[in-house]
Amino acid sequence: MPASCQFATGVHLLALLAQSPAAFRTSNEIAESTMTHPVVVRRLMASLQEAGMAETQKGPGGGVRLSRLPRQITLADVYRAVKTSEPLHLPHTPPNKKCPIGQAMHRILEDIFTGAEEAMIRELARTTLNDVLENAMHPSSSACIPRVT
Amino acid sequence: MPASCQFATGVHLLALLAQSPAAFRTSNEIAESTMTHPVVVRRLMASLQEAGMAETQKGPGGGVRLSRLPRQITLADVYRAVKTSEPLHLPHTPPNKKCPIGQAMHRILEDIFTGAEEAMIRELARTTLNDVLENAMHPSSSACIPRVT
DNA sequence: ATGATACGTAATAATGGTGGTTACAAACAT
DNA sequence: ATGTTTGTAACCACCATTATTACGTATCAT
Repeated sequence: MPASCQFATGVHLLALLAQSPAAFRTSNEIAESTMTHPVVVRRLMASLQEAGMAETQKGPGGGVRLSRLPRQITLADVYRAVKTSEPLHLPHTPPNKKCPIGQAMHRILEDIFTGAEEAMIRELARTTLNDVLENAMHPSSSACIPRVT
Repeated sequence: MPASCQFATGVHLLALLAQSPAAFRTSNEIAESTMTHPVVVRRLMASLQEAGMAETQKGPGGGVRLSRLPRQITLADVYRAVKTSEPLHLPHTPPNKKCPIGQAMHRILEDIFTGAEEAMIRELARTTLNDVLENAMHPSSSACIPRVT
C-alpha cells in the first residue's frame, strides 16, 4: 500500500477492544482478527497508549484494553495519535532558487495543507468509537454512521 | 517521497502559468522552475488539460497556458484533477472472515474516509489560484492566504 | 516539403516509505 | 522459577511514486 493504513488499523483495534471494555486482549488475538502481525499491533498500541486511549498489562492474563469509554474517543483522537505522515505532501526536491514563485510556494502550500488537514480532523471528530461500534453491530439501522450532536 | 506530491506540483505549475495567462510556456521552462522533469510536467498537464484548466499547443512557439481565469480555478479543482490516491487508506490484507467487527469495518471506514476527504475538498475550494498567486507576489500583506468569501 | 520544436505517452529504472518479521529484553502472574 | 505477554530495535520485502529514456505526433517557419 502506498500511504499508511495505520489510521484504519487503529480504529479497527480500538473497536475490537470496545467490544469488551474491561477485559485485556492480547496482541496475538487482535492480530488474528485484523490479519496483521502482533508486533504491528503493539506498535500501534504504544501510540494509542501514549495518547491515553488504551492501557497495557504485561505477563499472563495481560494484554491491552481501553482506558476511556468508547463514546469519549473520537476518530480525530485516533487520527492524531497514530498518524505518521501528512495527507498532502510537498515535493522532495526544493524549488529553483531563482524562481520567486517557487520560493513563496513552499510557505503557501504548507498553510494550505495545514488548513486542509484541520478540516479533515474536524470531520473525523464528529464520529466517536462508540458510533463505529454501534454501526458495526447494527448495520441495518442506517446506511450512514451516527454522529455526535 | 512517501505519498504523492502531485497536488503540490500541480498548484505550482498553475501558479507559474497564471503569471502570464496569455502566453504559452514550454514544459522545459516549467520543469526548470519546479526542479522536476519535463515529462512529469507534461503528465500533470495532461490531467489539468482534461479537467479544463489548461490547454496546449504543439510545435515551435507552443507550450501550455491556462484556459480559465486564475480566479475561476479553486484548489479543490486542482486536487480532484491530479489526485492519484486517497488521503486515508484501508489495509492491504482483508480482515479475518470469522471476525464480525472486521467484516463491518471495511464498509464503515470507507464511509468515514469519504466524509473526511470531502471535508478536505470543501476547505480547498475556499482558495483560488488567484489567491495563491497574490499571496506569492505580496507575501507581506498577510500571513494567511486570502480566501473566497 | 523539410526541419526544428514541443507535446503525448509507453517503458524502464531508481528511490524511499511502509508493513511484516525476527529477535531479544523487561515485566508480571502463578 | 517459569511461562506469558508487552516493548522495541533491527532488518527484510514489497510496492507506489518519480525520474528518465525513447520515440511518435503535431505544428510552425522557411
